[in-house]
Parts: sequence; C-alpha cells; structure tokens
Amino acid sequence: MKVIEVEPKSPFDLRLTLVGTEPAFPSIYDGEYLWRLVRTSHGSLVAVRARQVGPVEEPLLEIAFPSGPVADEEMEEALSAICRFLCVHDDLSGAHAKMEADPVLRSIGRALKGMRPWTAFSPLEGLLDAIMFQQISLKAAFSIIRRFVMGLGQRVEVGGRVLYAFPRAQDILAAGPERLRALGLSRNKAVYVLNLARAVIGGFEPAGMADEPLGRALEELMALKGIGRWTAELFLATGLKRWEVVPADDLGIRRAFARFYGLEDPRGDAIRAVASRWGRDAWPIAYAMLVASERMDRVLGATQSG
DNA sequence: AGCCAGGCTCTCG
DNA sequence: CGAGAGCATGGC
Repeated sequence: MKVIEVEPKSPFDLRLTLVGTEPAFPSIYDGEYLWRLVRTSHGSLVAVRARQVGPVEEPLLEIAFPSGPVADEEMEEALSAICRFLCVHDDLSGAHAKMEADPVLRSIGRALKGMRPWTAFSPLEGLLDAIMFQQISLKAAFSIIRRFVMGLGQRVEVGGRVLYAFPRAQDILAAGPERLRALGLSRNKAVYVLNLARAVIGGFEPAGMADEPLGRALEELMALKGIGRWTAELFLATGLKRWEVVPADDLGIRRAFARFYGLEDPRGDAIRAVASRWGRDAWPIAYAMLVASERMDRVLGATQSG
C-alpha cells in the first residue's frame, strides 16, 4: 500500500481537530484514522486513510491509499483534497497571536493549540451540508446527512471497511423530491437541494466564488432559493475557506460571544464588528470560541446532571 | 408529551 | 414592511 508522509504547519493536532466537531459523513474519524473516499476529476474513487504520527509541535501526517494501486495523478489529487480539508498547510500563526494578545481568548487559544477550523471537504459538499444544518440541532442534521449520503452516494468496501462517496449532483437529481423526503429532508430542503444540483449540472460552480468580492458572492448565493445569509456565510467560511467571513447570526457563535465577551444576546452585527478586526483570522478564532463554549456547556451540563 | 434546535420561505395584515 | 406559521429529526 502506498504511504506518503506530509509535514503540516506546526502546531497541528488531528485528534483535537476531528473531535472538536465530529466531521460530517462520509468523512469518518475512528479515534486514530481519518477515512475518506475522494472523487477525482476523472470520476474515480480513491480511498484515503490519514493519521498523525508526530507530536503536536513537530507534526507528521501519514497518509495511506488502501484501495490498491492508484495512478500518481489521482493520488496527488486525493492527497491535496485531504490536505485542504485538514488545513494542513494553512498558516494559523496570526490567529494564535491575536488570541494570545486578547486576555479573554488567551486561555482558549492555548487549550486548543493545533486545532484546525471546521472545513468542508469540498465546496459543493459544504454548501449542501450547510443547507441541511439549517434550523435543526447538529445531531439531527448529522443524522439526515448520514442517511442522505448512504442513500445516494456510491458504496465501496476497502479492507473490510465500508466507505461512501458524497453524492454527485446527478445522483441528487436522479433521486427526486420523494426520495429526498424519505431520507429525512423537509419538503423545502428537498427543493433547495434539487435546485442546487440542477444549477451545478447547468454549470454553476460553487468553487468559482472563491475569488469574487465578498458582497457579490453573498448576493449570488442568497439569490438561490433556500440560501440565506447564515447559509451563505457558513459556506464561504467552511466550504471556500474564506476565513474573513463568520456566520455571525449562528446560534452557537452568538452563545460563544455572549459567554466570552459578556454580551447580552448579541446580534449578528455586533459580532461582525468584533470579527472584522480579526481579518482573515476571523473564522479560526470564532470557531475556537465556539468549540470552547460548547465544551464548557458540556462540563456544566455534566455537573448539573451528576 | 411537547418544546426547542447552528434558517428560510411563504403568507397575511 | 413586520410578524407568524410550518418544517425535518433528535434530545431533553
């Protein structure tokens, strides 16, 4: 089996990154390995398995291709997809420095050192997931996404393990509204997702918005039925890694800002005002606050119930 | 049981 | 225009 070693930017902590929020299906983290099926531009499916073998301060990533012989070109594609997903080469020193300089955020930055911000595996997957995350709890959304992927994505067995590919636009379109409803989507979300799949087949490329001016990108996204400001911003931050964007109306983000900055039920605009000072480090910082806040909730909840 | 949960659209006044 | 209803599943 072909194995490649990659040196991430230090510090890097795979476990912290993938346990902070469990990645959405079909990405799987089993406590040691990240498993993922990657679709290359040729349409072939490449299985990838990644684990961290070096310490947080001197990280090393071991990336293996357990699906058998793979052409170099496809392996390169799969490798770069994994590295993009895990933010292997992204520089987070700016975010660390800003958190270190802020008395409120200092302890968060230190406790979560090496954690990478929430990132979607691909732009289209990020946009579809963001739609499915709307309104309902994360648990409920994860459950629906899992059923969506298992129902419509290609299934592959790799070394006794079952992996799924994220559905393509044509898979979604072929499913139709009734099938999507049966998989757990609401009637509205089924329509949104179908419209999006149709747009993609018609030439719309979510990845193409990476270089557009922010206002134009938001406008273009929100013109699509079912995509409001929250969805557009979450997609830009996680799907396109435009880290100057924070989904400021997000419930969890608002709770985190309320807790750490002592704001009372902050509106999105108040959060945007703070985040705008962080520039391209805004999403990594806001996400760290979110994870820290949710952990504290869990600790407090456990204390209360125990 | 019933309400709320990382929104959004549609309808109505 | 602002306000309100309705929606999918999962957890409390």
